[in-house]
Amino acid sequence: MLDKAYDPKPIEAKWLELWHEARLFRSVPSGNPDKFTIVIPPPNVTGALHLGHALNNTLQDVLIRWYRLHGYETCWVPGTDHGGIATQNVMERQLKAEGKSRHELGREKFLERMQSWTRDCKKTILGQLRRLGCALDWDREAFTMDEPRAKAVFKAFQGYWDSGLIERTELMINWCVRCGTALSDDEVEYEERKGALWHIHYPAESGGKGLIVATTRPETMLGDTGVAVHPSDERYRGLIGKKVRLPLTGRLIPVVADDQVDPSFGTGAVKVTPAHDRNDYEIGRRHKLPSMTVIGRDGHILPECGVSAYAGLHRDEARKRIVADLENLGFLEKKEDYKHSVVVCYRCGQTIEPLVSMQWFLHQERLAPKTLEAFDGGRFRISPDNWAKPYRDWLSKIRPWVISRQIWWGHRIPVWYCSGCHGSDITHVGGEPVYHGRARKGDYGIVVSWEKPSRSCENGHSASWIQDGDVLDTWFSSALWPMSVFGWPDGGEQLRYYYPTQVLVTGYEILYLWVARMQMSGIEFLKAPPFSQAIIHGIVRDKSGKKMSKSLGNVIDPLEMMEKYGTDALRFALILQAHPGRDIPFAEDSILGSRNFANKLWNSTRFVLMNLPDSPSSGAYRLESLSHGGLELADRWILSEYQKAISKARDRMKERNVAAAADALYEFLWDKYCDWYVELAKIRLQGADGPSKEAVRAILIQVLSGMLKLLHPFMPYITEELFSALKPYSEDGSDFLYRARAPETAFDWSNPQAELAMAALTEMVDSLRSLRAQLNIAPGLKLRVCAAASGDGARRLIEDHSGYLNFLARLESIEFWDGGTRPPQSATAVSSQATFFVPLKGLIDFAKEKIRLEKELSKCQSELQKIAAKAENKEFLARAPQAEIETARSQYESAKARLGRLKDTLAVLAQS
RNA sequence: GCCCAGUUGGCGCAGCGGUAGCGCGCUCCCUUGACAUGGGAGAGGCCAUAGGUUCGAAUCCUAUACUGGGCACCA
Repeated sequence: MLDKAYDPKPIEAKWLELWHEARLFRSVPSGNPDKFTIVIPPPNVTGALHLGHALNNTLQDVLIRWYRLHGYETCWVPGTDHGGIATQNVMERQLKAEGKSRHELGREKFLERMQSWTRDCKKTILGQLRRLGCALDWDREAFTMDEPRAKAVFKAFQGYWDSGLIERTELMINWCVRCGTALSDDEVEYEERKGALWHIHYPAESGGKGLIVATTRPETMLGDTGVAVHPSDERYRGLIGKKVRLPLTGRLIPVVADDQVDPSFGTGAVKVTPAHDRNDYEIGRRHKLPSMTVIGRDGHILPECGVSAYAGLHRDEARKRIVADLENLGFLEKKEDYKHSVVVCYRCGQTIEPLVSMQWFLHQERLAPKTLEAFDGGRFRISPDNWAKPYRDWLSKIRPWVISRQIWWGHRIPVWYCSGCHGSDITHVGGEPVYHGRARKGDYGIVVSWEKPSRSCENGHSASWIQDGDVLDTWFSSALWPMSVFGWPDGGEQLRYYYPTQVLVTGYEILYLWVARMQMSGIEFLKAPPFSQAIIHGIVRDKSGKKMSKSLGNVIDPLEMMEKYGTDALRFALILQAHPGRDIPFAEDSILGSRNFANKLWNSTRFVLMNLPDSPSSGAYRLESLSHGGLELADRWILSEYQKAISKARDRMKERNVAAAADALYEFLWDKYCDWYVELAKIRLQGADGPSKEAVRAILIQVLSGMLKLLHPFMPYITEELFSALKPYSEDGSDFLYRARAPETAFDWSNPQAELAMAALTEMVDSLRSLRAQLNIAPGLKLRVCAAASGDGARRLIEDHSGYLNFLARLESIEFWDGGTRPPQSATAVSSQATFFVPLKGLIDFAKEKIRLEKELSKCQSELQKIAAKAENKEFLARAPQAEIETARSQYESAKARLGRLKDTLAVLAQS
């Protein structure tokens, strides 16, 4: 027998072990044409999983298990991502705590430490995924930096190189001075910050007035190579083409006219620093201004800046000094407060330094059109579709992607330079040769190779190859994930069977960074989008909508929640709130609700088991063996509701509304099955053995086990446990629910009449219960009541189901009151189809009863008013659809009848 | 600045053309042979504002105001 309350811990541990032993989630290419494959968004190996991961993976698990239940060959591929900068940052923080730096350690030692960290971290993450119940095919575990994935990266790089889509060249990029690397446009964020606008006087060459520029970054003036004004700006017309003198350095720089300048902003004159600002870079190009780099990669002023006093200063320090010097020398006209957005690194939050830099670029602007075409052609969809437009826009104005990173943790760029050919472009940094030049397909002395080339170069230099020192952006390997996990670039059965996959589940924050990149890679190399649908979910936030972060102290640890409330409760709580297109404000309370639901499931199964014979006769409880004729109202009603709930859940799942699907099951189980059917079943279960008792048992078992199957994707552990207890009585002998068949709905149980009849009866019960509560009638006291039905149908309904009413409303008996005077000294429960008189001689406070009825009367009146406004409206009757009119009419009639009876009752009460 | 969401009882959210729903919280009653992680009964909302379409609007349209997000710009 089951315990009184559900205790998740031992049960989760048990099934975890059994699933694992059975290698339950293993998938092999089969003949099944219905495939459902998902590749996991590989978590970065930066630490433990957070609540966002719990949501992401629960959603995937629900889908996988759901499709498996419905007969699909499912495959869910687990894995982790090396995580590039993010992971390297974690390690650097560790080293810093030990008082070391990666440079002291050296590349090789550093990478060894990274490897060992990665091993531990993978173990943690995969263990957490397992604990979460994820039906991942553990035999397929992949890592973005393991050998097969490295091969894929090489192959992709080579492919792009051969098509001329990859080159090493000098362009403006985002440079993070903290992380010491270039970043793509998608790896930076904008942040509103309070700053200042400094107005600086640039005198004319002749020593005349010149002009005043406004800037937020005075320190970059050392690299100014021009000043731009709007061509039609009257104030500066005379200066265009002339030169002004740059304060502090004394350099002469030209004034140019450019449309990009907004004459109404600041002073209408812009200093142009092509090397340190994206716009200035464009202006500089248009006017052939030289580019002068004055801030180095470490964020310090370079000696080449022209003023030795500033050389070596950090950019922030330099700003202070320069502003002070300008002020002292009288060049600073004014400083105003100014709020503007600054570009920051998405990994460390430091202000980005735009730099012109020699980097590797992938010309994804040439890949995007085909991807866009696939999207517009419907070969790939995004759900919910409000992300479709931003996705399109991103693809439409895509720029070259900087793929090189100046870090150590990642796939080393597989390009080799011949030091014989390129000696002049090679310097030694920290004892290692580093290439500084450009590179593209067809250049001599440059090859793409998996290993160090053994042959000599075109010019006959032998064995003098050096490898590029940079590594690839972590997203470069992530972009290949749906291909590489199935063995690409080797073709093979796996790739043929599983590629393309069906869905990808991820958060919107990596839609461009990752989803779009995968689409581009898949279409480029395998001519097919890697998945036909991306399901985008929201971010898990705290209850007030704030992002969870360690610094805010509002983080909820999934593991802790699983310990405290059980894994199923956590999963269900997340799912119930994962409404498509919305973020999830999450509070611990919500897990409590789901924990309670798990307990409800547990106890309803416990109840059913308590009412079954000890030794089941096999197959005795098949639903199919029940005929409509042998069932009573409650049976026909619950089967009808059951069928409705199933089809609703299935529809919602098709729409990818997992929350609504879960809600439909929750509502059915609790509000229909437990609250009404189980209660009514007690009548027969407490009675004598016989066919009727067997029928109610069959329905209790079958409906419950069907629910356990359908809930299994959401709450895998508890359902597995309960199903196994119920299995001896069930027709489905599957060893695990993962292998079970979905509940059949071949037989049509839909029964609107039963639903109507039950609705009438429950309304009667409600009215009686309400009366009892309000008159403080002791719960244990059984009442003898008189009933006046509104018609023959209603009377028959009450007669036939007096057992239901007696049991649910705690009645001793029901007698019919056929006209004549009212039963004396009685309270009255009025519902649409009946009035119940509850004679309680001496027990009723008539004043109280009058108040109660008056209140009900006024409620009923306002209800009637609303319906009457509709049902009596000529326009409505003339134009509304017939079915609508029918409904309104019957609603009107029943409200009117009820009102009439309430009035009669009050009138009688007034006399007594 | 452009675009997209959101604005529904104390809190968090569903509903998205036909008498306002759920969970939590709150009030009262109940340890009745599944479950107090429970049962029963209640209180609480003119569905942001203003117009419009419609027989009928929380639901569709158009503005406005907040809130959040995406994109661009901010010298």
